[in-house]
Amino acid sequence: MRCSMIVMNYWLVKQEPEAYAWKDFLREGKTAWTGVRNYQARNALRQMQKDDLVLFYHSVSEKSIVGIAKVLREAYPDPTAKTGDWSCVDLKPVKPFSHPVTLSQIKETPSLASIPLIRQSRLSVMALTRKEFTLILSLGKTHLP
DNA sequence: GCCAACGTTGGC
DNA sequence: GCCAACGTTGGC
Repeated sequence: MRCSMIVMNYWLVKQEPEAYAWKDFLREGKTAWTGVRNYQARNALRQMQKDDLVLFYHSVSEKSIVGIAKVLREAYPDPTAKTGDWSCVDLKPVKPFSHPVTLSQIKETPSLASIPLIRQSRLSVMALTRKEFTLILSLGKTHLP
């Protein structure tokens, strides 16, 4: 028998809940992840593949990972960019965390202490390894549907 | 091409 | 509200 190995990538995106919160995302059912104006973040957006899983982090006021999303549409030109070469993707909510995972929890977890969220606090789109992703899900007592 | 000045982000 | 970290801009 032949098995087709599906290579899945894992990501984390950040947003200030005052600007666009998980509940707005749920209400809309999907969103275009526009407005990224940092090359490293843009390059991460461009590497996303359909159905990749994406953690949704609320920065500033909440500092917690609140939900799981997935890539609905791969990178295309960001319609909100008037100049420059910028991309966006479409994301769709998968499910909320039953227990949001806080930044301090992540910092306290040795194998998560070096993820870009900690190391590079200003980066707004970043890759995670499968192990990191799975560990965060378990910290949030959350399972994939 | 260097670097000072400046703006932005985000944790504290 | 402060400030560290970091990216960008522009003068030289």
